[in-house]
Amino acid sequence: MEFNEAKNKFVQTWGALGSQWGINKTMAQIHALLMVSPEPLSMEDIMEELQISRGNASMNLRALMDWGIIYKEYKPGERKEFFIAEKDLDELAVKIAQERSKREIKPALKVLKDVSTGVKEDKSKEAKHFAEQTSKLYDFVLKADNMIEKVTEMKENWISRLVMKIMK
Amino acid sequence: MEFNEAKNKFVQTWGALGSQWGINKTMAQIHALLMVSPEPLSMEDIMEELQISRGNASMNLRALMDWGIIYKEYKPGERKEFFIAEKDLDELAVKIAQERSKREIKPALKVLKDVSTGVKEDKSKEAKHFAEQTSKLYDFVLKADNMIEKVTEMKENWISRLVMKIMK
DNA sequence: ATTATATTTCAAAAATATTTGAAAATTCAA
DNA sequence: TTGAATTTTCAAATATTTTTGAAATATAAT
Repeated sequence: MEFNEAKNKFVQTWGALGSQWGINKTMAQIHALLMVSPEPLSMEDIMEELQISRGNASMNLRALMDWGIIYKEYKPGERKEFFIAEKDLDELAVKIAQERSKREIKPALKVLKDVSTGVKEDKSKEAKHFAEQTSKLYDFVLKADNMIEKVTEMKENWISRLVMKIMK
Repeated sequence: MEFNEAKNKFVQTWGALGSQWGINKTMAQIHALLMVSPEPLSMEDIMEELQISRGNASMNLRALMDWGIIYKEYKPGERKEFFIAEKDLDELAVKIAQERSKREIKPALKVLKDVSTGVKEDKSKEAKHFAEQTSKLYDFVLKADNMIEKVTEMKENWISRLVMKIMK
């Protein structure tokens, strides 16, 4: 396998994987490209390599920065901005987990709490079962979210290191 | 809040959440509906409640069954098929984790392995960095996948229960 | 202050994904 | 078997998401 072939395969695959996870293809591809690039890349470089428009590149670079998983860099003497990826994978995982928790899990928790406690006066079988199920779901999602938080604190936490070892 | 309002809110929210996670809206809505329904529902019931077509219902019910998170049930004397959701939330989490691992993580691992070890003869800085990064990524994703596996085995495993407790 | 360079914005176009509905296939009671 | 009830399939229609590209905005060197 030639280097460029391998790089391409990696970038494409990462893009496809991203879209399965609700992240758009270009965003995942840009991230993949920056992950394997030893040098910071300019917007031009990225447009060129991925064959995408300026607007597309601009918007997705911003989105990646909002997620906190890529950074801007300035080169002395250069007018352009350059970008690099967070390359510490633990740090990357933490940021992604935090971002998804904030965007997706927290709002879901709010709704679950509202609906599980919000129905008054209705004593029907349906209403009772509904309250029961949604409240269980609330507890469960809350527990899962807490667990993510705990795992993301792992690095500083000796007991979690132990846990990791046990889990192999 | 009235019961039907609450139910509707829940089903809608679950649908929206689903699409953020790469699961289509109807599929997530059907699942939500079955989760909170005390009785098995027929395809007609579901079409009625969610205002969707027969084809849509049929396809998404099948997809949910493929995920192993809903089941068919037959009522004596009834010709129709009825559906119920897996209501044990631990079991649900296990199935979802297994399914995503199978569909998304395993194929990604394969590509990572291929590309991280597949580039021969190229001694350029780029090629070396690429091999390094993708190989780190392979180890990382593999570890994450193993951890998911471990967590899904928790129920029978006393030490993991302890871990859960420690994690609060 | 002017101009050249770089980035962002956003409406329209293109690409993807989902949904519909009617025809085909299946199932089972008579 | 036959045929009514039910489910599945899939091409076409709709809806949603992503991408483009050109104009607007920002930045910085002269």
